[in-house]
Amino acid sequence: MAELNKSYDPKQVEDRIYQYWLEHNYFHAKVNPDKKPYCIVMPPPNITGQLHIGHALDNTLQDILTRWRRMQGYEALWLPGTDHASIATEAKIVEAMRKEGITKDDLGREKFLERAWEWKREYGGRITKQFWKLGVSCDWERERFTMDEGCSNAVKEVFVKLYNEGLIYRGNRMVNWCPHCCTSISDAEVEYEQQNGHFWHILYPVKETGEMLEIATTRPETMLGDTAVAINVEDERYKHLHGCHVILPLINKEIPIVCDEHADMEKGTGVVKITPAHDPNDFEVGQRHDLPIVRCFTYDGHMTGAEDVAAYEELKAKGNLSENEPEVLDCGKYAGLTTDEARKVIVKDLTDLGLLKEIEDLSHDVGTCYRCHTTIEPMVSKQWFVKMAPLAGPAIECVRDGRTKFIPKRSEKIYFNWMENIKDWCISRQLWWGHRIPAYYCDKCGETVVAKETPAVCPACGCKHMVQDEDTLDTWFSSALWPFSTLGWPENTEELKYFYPTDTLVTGYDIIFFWVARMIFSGMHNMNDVPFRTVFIHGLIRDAQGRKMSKSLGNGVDPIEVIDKYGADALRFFLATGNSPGNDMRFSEERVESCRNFANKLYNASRFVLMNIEGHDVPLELPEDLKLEDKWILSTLNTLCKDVTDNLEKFELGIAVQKLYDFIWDCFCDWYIELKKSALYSDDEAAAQGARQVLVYVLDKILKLLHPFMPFITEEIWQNIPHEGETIMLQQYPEFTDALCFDREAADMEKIMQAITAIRTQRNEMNVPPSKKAKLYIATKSTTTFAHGVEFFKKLASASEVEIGEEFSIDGAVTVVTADAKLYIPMNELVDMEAERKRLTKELEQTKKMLAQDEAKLSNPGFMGKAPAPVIEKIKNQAEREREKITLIEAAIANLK
RNA sequence: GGGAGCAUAGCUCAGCUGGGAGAGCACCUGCCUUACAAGCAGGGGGUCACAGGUUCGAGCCCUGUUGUUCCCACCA
Repeated sequence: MAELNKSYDPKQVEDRIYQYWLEHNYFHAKVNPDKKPYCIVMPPPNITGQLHIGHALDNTLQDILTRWRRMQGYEALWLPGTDHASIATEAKIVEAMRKEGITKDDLGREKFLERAWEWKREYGGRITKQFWKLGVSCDWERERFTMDEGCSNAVKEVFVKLYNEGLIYRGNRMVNWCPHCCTSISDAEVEYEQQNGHFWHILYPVKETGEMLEIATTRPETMLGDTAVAINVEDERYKHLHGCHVILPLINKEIPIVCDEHADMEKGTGVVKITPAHDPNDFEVGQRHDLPIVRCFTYDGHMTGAEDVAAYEELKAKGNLSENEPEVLDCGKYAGLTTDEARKVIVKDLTDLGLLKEIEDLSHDVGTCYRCHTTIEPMVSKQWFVKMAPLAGPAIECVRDGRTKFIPKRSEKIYFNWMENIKDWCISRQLWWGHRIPAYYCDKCGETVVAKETPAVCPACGCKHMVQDEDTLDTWFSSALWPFSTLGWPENTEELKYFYPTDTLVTGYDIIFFWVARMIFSGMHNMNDVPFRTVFIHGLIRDAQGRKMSKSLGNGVDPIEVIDKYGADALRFFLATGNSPGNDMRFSEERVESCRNFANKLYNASRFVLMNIEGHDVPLELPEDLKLEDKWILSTLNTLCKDVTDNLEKFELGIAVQKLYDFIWDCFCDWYIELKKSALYSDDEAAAQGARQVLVYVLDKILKLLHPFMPFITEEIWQNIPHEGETIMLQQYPEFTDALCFDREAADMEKIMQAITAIRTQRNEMNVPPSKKAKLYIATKSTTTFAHGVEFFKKLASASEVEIGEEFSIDGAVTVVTADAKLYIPMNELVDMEAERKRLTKELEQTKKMLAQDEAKLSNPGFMGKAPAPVIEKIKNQAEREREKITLIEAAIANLK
């Protein structure tokens, strides 16, 4: 490595190292009673997916936690897998088929599913291979798929269980219908978008009085399904209409006027049309008044016609109508039109009849399908539902009492808000790709059987005509079981006993409803315990302008390209840096670049160490004789170990990584290595060897501390320095130790460093090039301390020679004052006495000002009485140092001639 | 309508339980000092959105205001 390039090339390292890890099976975790378990289940990416920057963030965070815990000695299992993504995948396959001119119905269910599995084989592994590039240390031997045998079995088990417990039921309810995907979707899957629309004010004639009732609607095409109009019972304007009827225009149907609280006197005219089949509120009104439910839309977004009525009649004749089954309307001239077309024609017809009073512009939120963004039609439809109230209780409880914690805590509010207002979950989908609902109906007698296996005969009538439900389950039904189905449930496996509950779930706040909430109630109900102890929520990655990344904007960042350009370590480091829990962050190529520079810095520092230990046998222990600067770096490193671990414990990965960055760059590279050069190059072999040992020791610790964040470069370097073991991955994570606390020595060393900095600043301000050396006089009480620094002043502060004493009287010298020393640099030709006096006076004044502030505090009875002792102590010390500094500066000014 | 986040250097953001404001990038000055110019040594630059309050002490806690982003609910 030492002979290699001056800059680090991730391309020559990353894939090779990943293969090395894979070949040695280091990611595999097993049930191990000698170790404490640590488990993360990976949020399974969709099989249709490509790695995007959000996955990169999510999985980087998981990998950091997993690698860290593994190094801490936990049996760390990170369990990967993929999701079949029912609706998204089916949409992609249908789209691909459309290009070939084939529809689902042309193909039939079986052939379609063959295609889908083919798709899964082709693309299912693509995204996980992309994950490899990131360096993820998950246990690929345990990779799962939501539709594999085990997961499918778990799905059936839970469905049957919930059904038998009365927590799953089937019925006609108002659902969100996507006319494009031709399926129902759950409430969580509806996304609201602001759209410009209109308020159409329509006149409905009252049969009994002949007057016109004005009704406003945003969806005039639904009027064909109206089965009443509602007024508020208190409304004085309409008291005379109680018990009257209106004639529904266009189809001249008589419908009642009902009194219902839903009619708000304050809004519009106070009269509202009631369409129970196509509006959630109206459905409720219909239930209260026992109104007929009349469907006028087909499930693919057209107006119903004679055919649809015929289908309904056939069902009716068979006696297969269930509760709340909507009647079907023949929309006559409107039949077969799309709902959009029907709207236009209906508005025109109403205008022609003089029944359209007004059109008002309006901007409102419209529900759309989260997959295809088609406007959702609320429809009454026969679906399967999970009864949520009994499940929500324990799920709320376990977060309230802290069995599961959210990081940051505020994200709990999102969870509670949703859980506490939850409605029943519509789980059936009119799709083919997914887990088919394990419900069977008898063709003869209509008996329903819910079972894991297909019943051979109908238990009611004994016939052999049992037909399975055509529908599949919501994708999230299987993901909800992920934390235990992947560990072998419903079998009571050793893995399940050992790893469940899992420890940390890492995910974005955008899927708390979809997934986190459902895993929690599923875990509580089926396992009788939480699925994970901590939910670590992160934000979204936005583009450089702060916009959400999206396909339509084309502003997405491809992590593979970033890795290609800067390396996976740089990308990971970027994602971890400045990322605080729950907050969004912006993608910034400049910052990725600076992370790449950091990797390069580490590489070069390591190259320096390697060059200097070459040909020497360097033991891994620390030398007997530790110098002042050694104690300083070791003590600082020791504190770093504590800081990093503490912050990782708190999920403050951003802070942990910042501390590492600062230590490595500032303390180790810019100071320690520079400080050690003279020892390394000196004739004193003992000193040189000591330097090598401490350098290797500190570098080794740095690599281990950094490994969870930058796994590739740290492994590569570690393999090249003196080491024991096969991989850095499995080394002990560095810990704080009392043996390496050298507070006093560290403080002494900092006095020297402060003096060096002060000299450099002064020389810089005076434009003296480093090549121009000058003698340095150090006047200080801490003569012994400063005596340790002679070589450092020569090397780092351009001193030609150094003289240390309690006091000097020097003419024509630049004077630099720190809290601990007065530093004279005789450079007569450069010294402007007046400027020196001015500068020192200014510094004197500043110091006096600071002292005054401190003294004010110390003489403030409030402060002295109430401030904590360590704070008072700190201020006292500060004041003392300021007083000393003032004395020094005053002496220096007096010294000026 | 309910709730949440954010507002700190020119830009992007850190700042953990209140105890002299930080980083990266950008800018200015000087350095090819044999690990690194993807670098080194320095420097300038901030009424911590605004107004009150609590406190010995507020970027941090409380109240309100403004701006901004988001979530949920509703919208005949």
